[in-house]
Amino acid sequence: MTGLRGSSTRSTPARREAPRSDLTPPRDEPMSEQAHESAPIITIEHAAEHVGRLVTIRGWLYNMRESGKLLFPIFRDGTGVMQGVLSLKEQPDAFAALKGLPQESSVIVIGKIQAEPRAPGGCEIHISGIEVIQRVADSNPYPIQLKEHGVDFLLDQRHLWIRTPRQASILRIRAEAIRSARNYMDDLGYTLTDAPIFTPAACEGTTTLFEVNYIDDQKAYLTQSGQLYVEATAAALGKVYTFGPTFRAEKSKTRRHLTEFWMLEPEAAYAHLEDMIELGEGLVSTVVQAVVKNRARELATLGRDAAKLEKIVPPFPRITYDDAIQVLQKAGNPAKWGDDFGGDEETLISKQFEKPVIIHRYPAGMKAFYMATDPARPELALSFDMIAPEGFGEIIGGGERQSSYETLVQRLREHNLPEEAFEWYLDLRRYGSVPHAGFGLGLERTVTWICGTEHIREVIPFPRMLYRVYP
RNA sequence: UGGGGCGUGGUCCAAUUGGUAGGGCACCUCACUGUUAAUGAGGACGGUGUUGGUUCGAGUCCAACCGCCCCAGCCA
Repeated sequence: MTGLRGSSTRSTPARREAPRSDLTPPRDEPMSEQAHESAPIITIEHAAEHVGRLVTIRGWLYNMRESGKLLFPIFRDGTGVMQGVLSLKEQPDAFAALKGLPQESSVIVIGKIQAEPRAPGGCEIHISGIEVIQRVADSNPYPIQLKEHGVDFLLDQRHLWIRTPRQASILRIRAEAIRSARNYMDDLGYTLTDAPIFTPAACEGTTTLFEVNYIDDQKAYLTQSGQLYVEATAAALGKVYTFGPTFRAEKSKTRRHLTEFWMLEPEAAYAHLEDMIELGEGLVSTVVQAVVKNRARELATLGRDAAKLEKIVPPFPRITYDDAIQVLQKAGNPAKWGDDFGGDEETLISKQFEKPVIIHRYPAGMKAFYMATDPARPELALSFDMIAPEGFGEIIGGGERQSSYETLVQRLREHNLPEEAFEWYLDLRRYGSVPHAGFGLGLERTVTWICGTEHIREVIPFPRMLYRVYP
């Protein structure tokens, strides 16, 4: 046993205060050590496999219902919640230890798992012993109820909010998305090459940067994309990607924006637009199917219809920017060629499909300075966006990069970007420049869509937003 | 940064045409052997974001400021 209890880190005063009567039956050594022999430690997610057996659960008191001489505590252990049952008549000592125990007190429970249709989840634990690890003070009860709360309050309590089943499920889905995305990239021969977080200048002139004081009065900026660096590592290693946090100081107050979010950015030398569209399809469908397969329980907790996600398999519908304009105009949207798409337009287009839709070949004028243009139609950029279904917005943006030194210098000037800061980047065009392409996948937007959550702030453990950096 | 909305016990809300602040939950006490955000009874807890006006009297009206939410822009 090497879990929480096994280490020597746990020696809180609360533990020593725990009266002997909390242990039922009394033991000479801490219950959990003994429990290892007779009642193996299990997690709630696997409780159904232990029906009929005496087990140990280590966790927290999530809620408790009382009915006369019966207690119905609900425990959570990080993997799920399970109801316990305890009667005064059969277990007077354990009853006394549990009765009146405040919400979120930490406990170790021994009991027999039994199938029980009346219990939420189908089985429950018949408690025979309980050890209170830390009792929440009566004078300062747990702030989060099982009733409704406002968003602002919950965000102030984010460090506790994540204990609720819904939030914990979202975070597990997020982890599954990351795991499957990285596996997919690794299996395709892409090498993870991390990009720096401190950068000397903007990757794109259009967005706002967080400025920080570097050493000796030097200024540095928090990265808003690993894009430029991954172009360098692609020329070194061929197929690469970066996965890490990015920062945007935009004053965007919408349900789709964070100031700190995570991006997965692949880049491949000798790759073209089509290659990246296919990679994006494969990546997104793989992630979605991994969540459907491995986190079905969590999706159910969220009330997310897995049937909608099961349909997310390649190929995804693709339309050109030109066609997208047609679609919008037919639907009565006043969009005209040259306009960028806002949330309304994205939603309108995405609602026509059950899968993410790829819009490619946008007008070059609205894209970043490093985008390559279509040789067949120079007014178009070799770019693409992937729009999630159901109006969840853009999850991927990318395309083919400008590989010509001369054109790139010209673009830098047009965008009023400081050439000195981009000297290293221009070197990539001086020394063995090749066609290359890549994209950025917004992790939180993708997870928001998969989870079907209203707001992006729920899909990252501690959201950083405009005007919120606490907790 | 524009447009719209909102700030009332710990929390979620209510308070007629301005009349001196109330309920649910949480918390404490009691009852109840199958509860399902248990239920029933009792108890404690605020003077309404801040400042300044109008008024006999202001959560209620006016102004400014602060904070938050939603939408737009920008983007992932």
